Amino acid sequence: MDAEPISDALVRRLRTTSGLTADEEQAIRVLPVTVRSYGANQTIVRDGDRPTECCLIVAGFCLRAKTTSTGHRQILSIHIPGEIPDLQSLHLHELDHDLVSLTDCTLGFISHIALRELHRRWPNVAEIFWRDTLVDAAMFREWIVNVGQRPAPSRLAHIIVELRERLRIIGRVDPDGFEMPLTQEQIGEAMGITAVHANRVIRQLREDNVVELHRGRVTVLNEMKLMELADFDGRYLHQSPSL
DNA sequence: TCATTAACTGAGG
DNA sequence: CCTCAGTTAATGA
Repeated sequence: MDAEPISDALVRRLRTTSGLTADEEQAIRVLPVTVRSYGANQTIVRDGDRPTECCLIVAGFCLRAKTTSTGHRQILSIHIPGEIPDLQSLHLHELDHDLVSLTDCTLGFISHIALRELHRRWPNVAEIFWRDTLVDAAMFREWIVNVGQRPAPSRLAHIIVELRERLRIIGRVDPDGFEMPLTQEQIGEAMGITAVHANRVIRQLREDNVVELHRGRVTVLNEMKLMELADFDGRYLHQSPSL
């Protein structure tokens, strides 16, 4: 636990994507955080809730999703350590989707009051968080294009590459692969297809020696093919601070 | 519980 | 006629 201080991944990410001064970094590190643990598949914040705190992922993976009246769930995004998936609740008071744990999770809750105070004292940090939510919106646009316009194998390839590029920032990609702890049912919900068809698509990528998905881990077999299939242009992630 | 696969079906190009 | 994808169902890890 103390090997992984609470705000490490967050600070690392903000430093890489936006740039932080030492003072700003310290201001983030001393935020009062309440740490809670969750099992897999637990709803952290539900559609319609009015949260009074934001949720920082310290360890584990989460997802955001909406469910139709007929019970079909669309996964909207996948979230990794160092991200604050419900930062929007600071300004949009009623949550319009669910935040669910994907794996066992350690989550740090930061009160809206403390965040507002942080923003008042450190205007540049407020701008960085604003930028962060704009990137979040850019990711949603890309997600819409993915689900709406790409063939299923490309959809999966794109999700895989995006997740990898985000995990890279927090140092969670190693030479033999990276974590992607989704069941095939969940992969289907992310791509807008059934689990059976998700299985077909996964098998096709394996048979074509593009990627291997096994027990929540991704192994890239052919980087060229993967990138071509994914139709990936990472500019939308805005991972370098603009000049 | 999750993953795998076959067989069948229909839409649509 | 071919590709994609949903449904159903059986089976394996």
